[in-house]
Parts: sequence; C-alpha cells; structure tokens
Amino acid sequence: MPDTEFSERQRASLKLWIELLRYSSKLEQIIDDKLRQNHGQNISRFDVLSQLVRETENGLTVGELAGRMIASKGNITGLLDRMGKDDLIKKEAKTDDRRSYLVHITDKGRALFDKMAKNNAHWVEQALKAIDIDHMNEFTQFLSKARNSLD
Amino acid sequence: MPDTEFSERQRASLKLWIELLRYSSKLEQIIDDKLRQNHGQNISRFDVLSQLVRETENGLTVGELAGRMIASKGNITGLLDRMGKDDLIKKEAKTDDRRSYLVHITDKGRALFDKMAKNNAHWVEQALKAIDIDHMNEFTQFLSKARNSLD
DNA sequence: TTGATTTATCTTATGTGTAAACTATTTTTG
DNA sequence: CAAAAATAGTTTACACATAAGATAAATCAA
Repeated sequence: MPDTEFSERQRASLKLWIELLRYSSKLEQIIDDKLRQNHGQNISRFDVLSQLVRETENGLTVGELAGRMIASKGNITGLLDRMGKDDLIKKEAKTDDRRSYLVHITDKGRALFDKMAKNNAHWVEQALKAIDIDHMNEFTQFLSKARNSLD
Repeated sequence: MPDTEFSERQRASLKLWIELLRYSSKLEQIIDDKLRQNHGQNISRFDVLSQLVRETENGLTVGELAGRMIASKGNITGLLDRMGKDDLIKKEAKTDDRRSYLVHITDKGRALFDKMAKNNAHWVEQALKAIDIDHMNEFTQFLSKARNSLD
C-alpha cells in the first residue's frame, strides 16, 4: 500500500490496523497450536466449551451460543455435530419452542475444559510475559472502549 | 473460566487476551465484510495482492509469499490456484530452481488492488475514528514491541 | 560421484468459515 | 382465525485452513 496517497490519519489507522492484525493473529496462532497439540482442540471448540460451562444448569440454545462466541459464528451446526460425536456437548429438543435446541456441556466436556483452561491461562501468561501488569490493564481498558465504539 | 483459581497476573493476561481477541476479530470481521461485499475478495486475497504489488518486477516464490503473509499461510497452493483462475495472479516456473515458482500480480490484479487499498484505507479509518491519532501511534508502538517479544 | 538429506511445492483428507436457500415453527397482522 | 412475516436451525455448496505424506529437485556428506 503506497503511503503517499493517504492522509496522516489514514496512514496512522492503517499502521495500527496492520500491527493489530499481526499481533493478534500471531498470538492466536500460538494459543491455537498449543490447544491442538495438547488437547486436540482449537480455539472455536474452547470458545464453545467456555460459554457452555457458565450455563451448566440451563444450557444455551444454538442461537444464544452463536451470539456469545468470540471468534466466529459460522457453521455452528457442523461444529456442534463434531463436538457431539466427541461426546463433549449434547443437544436436547426444547419443549416450549420446537424450532429450538438446548446445548449442554457433558461431564467429559467439562473435565476437558478444566484442563484446557488451566493450561491456557499458563500459555497466555507466558505469551504476555514481556508486558508489565499495569500496561496490560491499561491496554485492556483501551481495547474495551475501542470495541464499544465499533458499533 | 473461573477467575479464582488464577494469580493476579494470569487474570490480567487472560482479560487482555480475551479483549484483544474480541476487538481484533470484530475489526477483522468488519473489514472482511466490506472487502467481500464491495470487491468479492477477502482479507487473505487482499494480503496476497498487497505482498505481490510491492514486488511487481521480480515477483515472489510461493514460499516467500507465504512467509510474508500476515493472516495465514495455510493452503497457499489452493488460494493461488483460485486467484490464478480469476486472473489476479500468475505463476511461472523458475529457471534456476526447478522446484520453485515465481508468483506475479497481473494487470487485472493490480487494478483491483488499487481500488481495494483505497477503499480499505477509508473503512479502516472509519472503524478507528473514535481513537485520537496520538493514542493510535502509541498503541501501534506498543503492539510492535509486544509482538517482537512473542518469539 | 553416489547416497542421504534438505528444500519447495503439491496432494489428500478433514475441519472450519461464509452465504444462500430451505424447512419447520412461531409470531404478527389484518 | 388465516395469511404473511419473522425466527431457529439445518442443508448445501464452496472457499479456506491444517496436517500428514508424497514428489521432485537441489544440496550435503562420505
């Protein structure tokens, strides 16, 4: 992208955008690799489990689950099918709305999630070890505000 | 993820990680949608073209191109095949190393890229309009340092 | 120089993401 | 109430990502 055609503000925006892409995709790659190698799962599956584990009693409908997922919402049907085959989640028909299904985490899914969450916390901490804790908190706040202004 | 099991540093790391995932995936989604709707391309294809446009004279080998890509490197063969069918890039056999291929951008690819880059700069600027320019630059520097420490 | 190793890329199989069309059900509207 | 619209989820087709293994060419080592 030849810089000369753009305004100062556009140049700064593009630089930030590219750095953000670079950093987040590298970080995501690191964590995704760890999850795959150590647990045979990826970030999407971890995301599904972490949403369901908070709603152990009631479960979530497919739509609610999709809405809460961070990374992606695409092909949730297929993702849940595969996770169902692995006995990590289960779906049950909803009685009051027969279009809808409730998704629950299984005991196996919960046990796996507990291990993954523990390891993940360690890997994330390692990946961010060069950043001091005050900068981390400041950065987190900044990102949260920036995200709200995206809508 | 129940917070109570983790140290303060782990909690801060996890929060930052999740905010970063949320923000960057939302931003990526916005830009990806724009590229798809307006140009029928996605970020990976934009990434390929932006790498090739800098090397118009000599082109890049498949491996060099994969190494420079920001988002992903997976299945570059298939991606280049599809982009070749759309006449956006072309591959030629390398004479001095017959295992290798040089990838070039075509005139059509360059014309498309110029339009995409212009629009993209506008969309990125819009998406980041809530952040003042000093914060952007500060944030960019921070990310750049943080990324270097990931290795 | 020959054989072993490395390198560059491709192939294959499978998992995952995107979009559009479709089915079944529920809700809204007249 | 009946027709129309909205909603929940699936299906299909295709694009793209990941990983393992294959192939061919280049390089290294004995």
